[in-house]
Amino acid sequence: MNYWLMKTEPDVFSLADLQACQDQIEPWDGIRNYQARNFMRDDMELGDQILFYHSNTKPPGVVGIAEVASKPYPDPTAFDEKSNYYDPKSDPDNPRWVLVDVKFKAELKRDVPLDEIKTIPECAEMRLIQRGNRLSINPVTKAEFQAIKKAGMRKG
DNA sequence: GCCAACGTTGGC
DNA sequence: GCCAACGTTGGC
Repeated sequence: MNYWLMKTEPDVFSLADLQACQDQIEPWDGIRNYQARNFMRDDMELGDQILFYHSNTKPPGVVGIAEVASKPYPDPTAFDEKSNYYDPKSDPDNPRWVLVDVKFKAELKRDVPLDEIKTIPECAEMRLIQRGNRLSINPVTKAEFQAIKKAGMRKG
């Protein structure tokens, strides 16, 4: 069992959008960064737990829990000329971009904003809070995952 | 809207 | 294989 943090801009795709999907499952498409792709392709397993993070919001922060709901498979948007994520260099016979399906698990009782994550001792080493971090998929430790989940399940 | 950080592209 | 130019991310 692995733990992850996955960023999304809620204007594009939010936790509520995921919750509203058929079966509450949706492909995590549009990842066009090799490191993030490699995490999905090489390291994600069915049932892995995900901190669902909203970026470009006021404030940014973790808003819910999701889980990995498929094995990796080619990202179909890379082959769709009409898609914003179309990549003419991705050969269908040798796909460049892969994704996993993500399933809604829970909405936190309260959001855990980035500012608060920075104050959680267990999270001091998180890549998320380090300078210049832009990666949209980050591995997190079990301790980090549990500390943020606990903060989000607390009343307040 | 600004801008620092950083990934990618492409000429050489 | 270097590196300048360019594009994107994402907090502020």
